[in-house]
Amino acid sequence: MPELPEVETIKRTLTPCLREQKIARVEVYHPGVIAAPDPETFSRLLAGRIITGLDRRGKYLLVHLSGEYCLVVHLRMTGRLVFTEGAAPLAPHTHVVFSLAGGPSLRFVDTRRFGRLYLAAKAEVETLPGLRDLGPEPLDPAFDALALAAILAGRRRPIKQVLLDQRLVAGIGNIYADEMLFAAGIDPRRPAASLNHEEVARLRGAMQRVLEQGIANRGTSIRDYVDGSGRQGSNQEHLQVYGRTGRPCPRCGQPLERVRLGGRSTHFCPRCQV
DNA sequence: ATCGTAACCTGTCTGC
DNA sequence: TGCAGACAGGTTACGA
Repeated sequence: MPELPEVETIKRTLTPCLREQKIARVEVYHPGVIAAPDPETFSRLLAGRIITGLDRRGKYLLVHLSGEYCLVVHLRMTGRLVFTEGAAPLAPHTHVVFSLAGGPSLRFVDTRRFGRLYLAAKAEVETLPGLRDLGPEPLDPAFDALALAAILAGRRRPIKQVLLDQRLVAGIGNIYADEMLFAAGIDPRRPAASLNHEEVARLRGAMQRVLEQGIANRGTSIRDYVDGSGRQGSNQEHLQVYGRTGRPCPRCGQPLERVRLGGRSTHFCPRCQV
């Protein structure tokens, strides 16, 4: 679930809690969530390191560590990364606990266990499977209409599927893809290359507005998402189309529709989105 | 390059 | 009430 705005919110809420903190020890309760290296090496290499800062790349969270190491986290659907003061009991589905010097801990909780943690040397982070081929950041000032046009050029796949392809643009998931296409008034099924200049410019603006609104609202909490302090976001109260099949379009009143596109539920207004 | 599908998991909701 | 089946915000691998 966590898309760009959620991961960005987690980064912002965790940063003041984790910066300059020392990892005392690491307990792995479910080895399957550690992608690399093997869980024993993972714990051993982390112990004693200082957290120097956090970054986000697409839906990946990067925890920078002393000694030129980096903890890379992808939360996939139901993963949570929560800072906990003191010795609160472990929530169900807690798979990894990073105990910090002085008592608090960072906990990785994931019902479906799709999330993955990597420990890598800083230099090798860019070569990790998902990160290696990651597309540009949509909130980067360099991501202008021209950059988007270059990505869409020649692609016959539906525009929504292009937005969801992490190799083409980083960080967009199913919720925000539907919302930005509604904001831009573009039918999600349109071939990407069929958008004219004006539509590309509109879409680029909608992408940035929708993502920035998601961040301003501290993420969308439909089911599992909470930020680094365990708090829900409020962007679910501002969704225009996602999960609102059959309800009136907020712009024209026409009932919103749902179709399946590339295996994903897709919500849109059949009148406003052309 | 692009497509659909299955796989990875558990929880929740719907309909019978 | 019980149970089967569908569905869920993500990614990867596979065959066509």
